[in-house]
Amino acid sequence: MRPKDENKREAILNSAMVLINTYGLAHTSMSKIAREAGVSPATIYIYFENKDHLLTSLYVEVKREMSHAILDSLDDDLEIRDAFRLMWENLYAYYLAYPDHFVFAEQFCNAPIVDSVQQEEVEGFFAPFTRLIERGQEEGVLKDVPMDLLVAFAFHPLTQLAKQHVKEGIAMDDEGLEAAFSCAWDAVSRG
Amino acid sequence: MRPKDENKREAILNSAMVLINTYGLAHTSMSKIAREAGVSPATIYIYFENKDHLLTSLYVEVKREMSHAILDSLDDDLEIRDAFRLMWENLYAYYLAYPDHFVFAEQFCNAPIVDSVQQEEVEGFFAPFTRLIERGQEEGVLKDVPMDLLVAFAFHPLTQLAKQHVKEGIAMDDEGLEAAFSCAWDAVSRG
Amino acid sequence: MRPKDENKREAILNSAMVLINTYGLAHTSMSKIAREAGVSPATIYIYFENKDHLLTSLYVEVKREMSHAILDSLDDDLEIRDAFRLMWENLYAYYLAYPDHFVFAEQFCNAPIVDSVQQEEVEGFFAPFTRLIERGQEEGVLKDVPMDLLVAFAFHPLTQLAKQHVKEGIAMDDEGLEAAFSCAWDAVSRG
Amino acid sequence: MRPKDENKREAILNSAMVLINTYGLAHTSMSKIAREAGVSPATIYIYFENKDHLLTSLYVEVKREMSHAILDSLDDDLEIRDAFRLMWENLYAYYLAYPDHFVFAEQFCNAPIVDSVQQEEVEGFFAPFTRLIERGQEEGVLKDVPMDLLVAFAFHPLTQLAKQHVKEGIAMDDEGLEAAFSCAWDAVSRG
DNA sequence: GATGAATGAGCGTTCATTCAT
DNA sequence: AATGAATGAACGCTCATTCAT
Repeated sequence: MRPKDENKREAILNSAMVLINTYGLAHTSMSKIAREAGVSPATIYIYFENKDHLLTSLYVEVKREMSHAILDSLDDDLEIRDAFRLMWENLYAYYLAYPDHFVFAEQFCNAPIVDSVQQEEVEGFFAPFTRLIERGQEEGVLKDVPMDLLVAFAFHPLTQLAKQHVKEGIAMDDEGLEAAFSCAWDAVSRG
Repeated sequence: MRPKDENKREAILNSAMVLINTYGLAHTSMSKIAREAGVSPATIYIYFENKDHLLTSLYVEVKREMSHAILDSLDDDLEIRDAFRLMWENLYAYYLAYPDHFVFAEQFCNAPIVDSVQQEEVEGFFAPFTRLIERGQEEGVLKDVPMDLLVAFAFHPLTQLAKQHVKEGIAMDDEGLEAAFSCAWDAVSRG
Repeated sequence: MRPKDENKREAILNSAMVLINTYGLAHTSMSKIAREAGVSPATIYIYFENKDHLLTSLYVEVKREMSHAILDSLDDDLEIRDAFRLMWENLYAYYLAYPDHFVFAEQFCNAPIVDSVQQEEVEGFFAPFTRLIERGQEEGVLKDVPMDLLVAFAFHPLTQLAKQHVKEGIAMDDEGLEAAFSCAWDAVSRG
Repeated sequence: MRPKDENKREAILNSAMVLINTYGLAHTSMSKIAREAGVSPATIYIYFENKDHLLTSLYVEVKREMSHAILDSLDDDLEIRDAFRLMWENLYAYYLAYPDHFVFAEQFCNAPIVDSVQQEEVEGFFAPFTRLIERGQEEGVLKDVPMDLLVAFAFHPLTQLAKQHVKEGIAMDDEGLEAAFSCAWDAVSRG
């Protein structure tokens, strides 16, 4: 009995992502994923219980990687503004480096299948960010408004911009990023 | 011969939207749409060339209605800030009134099927908004940064908030809306 | 109440023939026939009870015309050989003039649907030919072998040749026809 | 994994042939073929790319078997007339033994779907027959007329007779065959 | 008489999944 | 562990036919 081949698992996940990004969730079948990954359809079921589990795993892993890329460099000693700035740059860099991850996540999280269990798991990945905001509010640096409001302004516009830029194959330069960040900071910071 | 029954067309479009919002694009078949709409599968093809056309029509019509709801009340005599505020309120009201439209549009526009032709058509609906921003920049009220940046900050956080609120079945009160709007305005306006 | 429009009936029959010859029986639907004929699908059912009747009528009419073209010029005073020769030429001329009729008939008569009733009706059209053969045998000009044998040799090779020539877009000249006829005559005539 | 089951392939081909001969090309669906063959509709697509390929394969294989039955016993040392006679008998025996093959081939080759590529492949199977005719012409035994003429007279009447006899459930005895052959030989031989 | 709308049944094909090796 | 064969159910769509005007 051979051990499970981690490369094969990766190949399956990656093929699924590529196909979904190219043809859409509705046009991506298990057979096509298998063919793209160079394995038998039956093999997929060795690594994943079924199609739902495969997709969910993919989503969770992508989000986990995304959170690491953004938050790992975070340091409690940083000033709020610098921390924000750092995350903002990390995030945009991640989008440019792994557009596939990002495009997939955006497509997947808007589908109603995503059950609340893993949605919570995914949100857990971003807990450090939540704590940062709380600290910012305590320090009086951030506006005293509901948390979800700050989250929405801090990151969603950037996501939207990245989505466009990925689609159109363009990227912001340092100046553009600076301008974008200052919009975001004005939105969330206390005057 | 019988005339085409416009109610039937509406029923089909609406059934498609409901099913897609409930079970996802990938799990919504023509037969299911037909059953939900109370017509034969074949009948759908009298009103729509194929599944793709049906979904695309739905998307375009939803976006058209959305743009009307937001922009119709717009008036060139309004000050920029008031115009922004009006649209902002219109949009949130629309989300609360037609959560289905909004949830569907978010899911659909993230799928890779959407071809660029109708994407442009849809963007055309929002041209008055683009003009408003230009006027704001000329008047020196809005930041002098690229247009897409302002668009991203002006509306995307609200969309994100609405998405959450629709999912969680909650709504912002006037105070919340006020707070949210002031974040947005700080983001785009010239201090 | 308008009278039935004979042109419409003809248009339907002709459209059916063209489509069947082009795409085959299996790919020719009532809707397509209607579209090609410039009428509504429902209109076809005014002129023909159903698809089967339409096709059968077409076949019978084609065969009737074919028999007229071949046999009308026949004259009991002609010598057997001359009568044969005449029919042979009429038949080949008919193939060249109405390849559609001929291609359709060949396709249709090989399908198992053709029921024996109209097969007999069709065979009746060619009764004069049968009588000619009988006369030939009585006069001792034709071989004293079963009738169906003589029929097979008298006409089937020509049909086969015509089929090829229609497909390949070529035609026999007088010399070729002469050669072909002499083969046929040698086959059926008594030394 | 299971190896491909050659019996299954045969069963599918045979079921297709039986159904087509019974109900016609137009009324033979993949589901019916599957049911008749005792397999799932999906299984057919393991053995054949699509319906067209299935039917074409069936036609080509039938024609290949037919050519073997007729030509395998051929020997270059035989005199032309004896060779002709042998083939003639082989062919009629084949019709009686495998009326299905023969009925199917006749129906299929008259449908317009048959593309020229496989038509050429099929014609290749009968090359030895073509060579026999050429030899006969060189030896001065056969008439000096175009090849296709001789082919038409040598075999087509027999095909026609066999078709009738299969339909009517009768068969020629030795005497009938003798008479038929002598008609054919008179048609093609040089006095 | 003539029509386009309407339909349930069926089309050719692919699906997610399991079987047998 | 890994496979290609195998499947019943479902897919998107079209069929022959009838309905309502």
